[in-house]
Amino acid sequence: MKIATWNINGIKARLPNLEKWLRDANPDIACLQEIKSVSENFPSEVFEAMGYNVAVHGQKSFNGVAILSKLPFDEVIKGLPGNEADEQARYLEAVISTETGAIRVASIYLPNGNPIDTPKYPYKLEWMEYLKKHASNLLKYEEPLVLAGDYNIIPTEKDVYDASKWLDDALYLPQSKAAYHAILNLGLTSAFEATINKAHKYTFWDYQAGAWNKDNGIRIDHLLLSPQATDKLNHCEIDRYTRGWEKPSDHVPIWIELDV
DNA sequence: ATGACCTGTTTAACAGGA
Repeated sequence: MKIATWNINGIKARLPNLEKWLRDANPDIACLQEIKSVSENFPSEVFEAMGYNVAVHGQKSFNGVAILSKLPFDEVIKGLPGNEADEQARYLEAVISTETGAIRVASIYLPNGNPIDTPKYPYKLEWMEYLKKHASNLLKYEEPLVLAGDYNIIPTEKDVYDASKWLDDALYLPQSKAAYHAILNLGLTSAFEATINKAHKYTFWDYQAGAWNKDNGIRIDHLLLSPQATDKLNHCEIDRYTRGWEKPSDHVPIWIELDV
């Protein structure tokens, strides 16, 4: 089973690229972030025609997450449990039955947190605290679990072209990295680190300043796996080529293959 | 090079992103 995550930066602007990539990559499950659309305007029928079931948690203008799945949803949860007061659409979770049992998948758009001297940074850290609590609860099920999405966290200095430029950034501050590693330390495994684990493999390149041409990227999109999912992990890959397409998202897909 | 973008929205400048 192939499970992918991609911050598409606007469903309306990205629909042709998304359709092309779905046909090329053919994931069983695709977690999407930054759809920037209300749920009612998400073009579910396009994906249904391609054989996907569609779950959407959108809002006007900003944020918004979705999950496409070839297998039907047993359950869909909109919003991060425990953080019901959050008005931003950043979390969607689904349970999907496979031939070998259920798998739980979340599409996560973690807050950016910049600028760090505004309420946006404490909002990010608070959101991560809620995610940690929820992840801790989910791990108790001892089932295959994939927490996939745009974490807006650069985990280490190897995951950025020039760490010195990011020292005061919400994506790379010690507190941000510590909050991310605290979630991992609950017992989750980063699929990238368990497989590719190389320096300077990026998932985002800014639209500005020729970042793509200079390979000035950062690795901020992650798939975190429970032990039961990690046991079935056999491959991880970044679809870097989509960044070179016309009208690209600033993020590219990253995906895993599980033996289920 | 100090420069350099993209998306959505009350369609004209903003807000927000990373």
